[in-house]
Amino acid sequence: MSNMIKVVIVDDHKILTEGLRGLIAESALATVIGVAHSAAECWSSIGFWKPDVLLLDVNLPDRSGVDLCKELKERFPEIKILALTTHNEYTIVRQMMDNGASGYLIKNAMADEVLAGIKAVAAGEIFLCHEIDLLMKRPSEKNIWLTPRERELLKLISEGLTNGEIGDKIFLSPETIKGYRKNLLLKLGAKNTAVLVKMAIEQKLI
Amino acid sequence: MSNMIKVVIVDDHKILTEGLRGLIAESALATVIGVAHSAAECWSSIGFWKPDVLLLDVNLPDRSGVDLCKELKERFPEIKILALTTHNEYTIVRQMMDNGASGYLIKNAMADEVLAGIKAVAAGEIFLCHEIDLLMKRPSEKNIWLTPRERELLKLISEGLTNGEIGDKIFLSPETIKGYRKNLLLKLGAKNTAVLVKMAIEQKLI
DNA sequence: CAATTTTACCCCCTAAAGGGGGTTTCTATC
DNA sequence: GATAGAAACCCCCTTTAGGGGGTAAAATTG
Repeated sequence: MSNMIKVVIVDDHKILTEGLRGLIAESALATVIGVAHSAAECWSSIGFWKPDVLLLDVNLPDRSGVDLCKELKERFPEIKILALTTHNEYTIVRQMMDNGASGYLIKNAMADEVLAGIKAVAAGEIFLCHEIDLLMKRPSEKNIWLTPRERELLKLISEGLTNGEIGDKIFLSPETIKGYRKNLLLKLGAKNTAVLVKMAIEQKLI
Repeated sequence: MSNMIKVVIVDDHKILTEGLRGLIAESALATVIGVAHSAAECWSSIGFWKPDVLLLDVNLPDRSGVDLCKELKERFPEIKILALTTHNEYTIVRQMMDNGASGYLIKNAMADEVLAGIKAVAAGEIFLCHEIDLLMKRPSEKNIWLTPRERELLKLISEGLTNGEIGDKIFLSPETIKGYRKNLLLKLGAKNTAVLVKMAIEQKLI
């Protein structure tokens, strides 16, 4: 019993956390030593729990799981983070992995993938569930990656600011913003601002 | 045992369906007689299962739960549909209820709300979980409702078509499209097309 | 049947976006 | 030290969107 993997689940969907708890308990591979339904709850207990593996949802009510992942790894680098989300967007996966996650599962994955993931990351390996593994290996034209500046601009464009307003805000020439806008249209293959905003939201680029 | 409520779950998140199955089994109120992970799976077995209550996710991989709800109620009006989703958007809730759903739960609801919901809809009542109940009672300025034509236009605008292109497509004058566009901006309080598209997607208006 | 909403249409004019072509500088990376 | 990418800048010109003002026939709904 003492060599069981200690797991903490951080997800606001209570039904799902209960399902996971049962699923993990049945396996005799790991034991759920704690559950948090928000980032705040997670922070207040994580130091006490000291889990081996943390199952982390990307959509928390109070905080972005992407940011939380980064901060958790900075303070507790020994805890292995296994992302568990509904997103199958390249940008989200890449950001999570860049922020120190050890693995990535989508919520409609099979139960055995959850257990395989926990086992793998606890052993120090990188684990991606099947669907995400395929996604990350796809030709890069379809997996769009923007520079931080481009993401910033895309966010401001999505908020409806004009080139002039953006220029005033971040102290750049409107002509520069225009250049970025053109480049974003080209990079994402968008016809105009409407499509650009749609892609930005759907592909979780902002 | 024979008076237990027969429940079928339609949701592609396998972990969640397993969690729900356990939760319902423990209650002795209802029994899960079937689970489907897609709309197709649901259709192929629903006639055989004949459940009292159907827990239906809005995001299915192969079909919109909103449409599925409507079609299911047309063919099996005696089955009570309880929507179970992550969305807390007015438009989605209203569309589901208009399409014959008897209740609406959000996935981060408490376990007891799921059981209360099943019990209520099986008894022929309308059931909304607490958060959704509050949402539906909010002042109507915040709960935007578009006409079918406006939704159609909003969709085409989001796809990046210009007024001229939309006019050609649905055989209307570009000036008419312009009028709709202005009205949508006014109705949603959007500054320009970028914000309009953002709101359309975020509030699930399209 | 009166009231309201939806759908469809038109004018004028200005602001903003989009398509095309460029340049320079800095900073990684090889 | 060459190469590549990111970041910042500028010109021309055309198309599209947005702000202001309207009208009027259908369709719903009380």
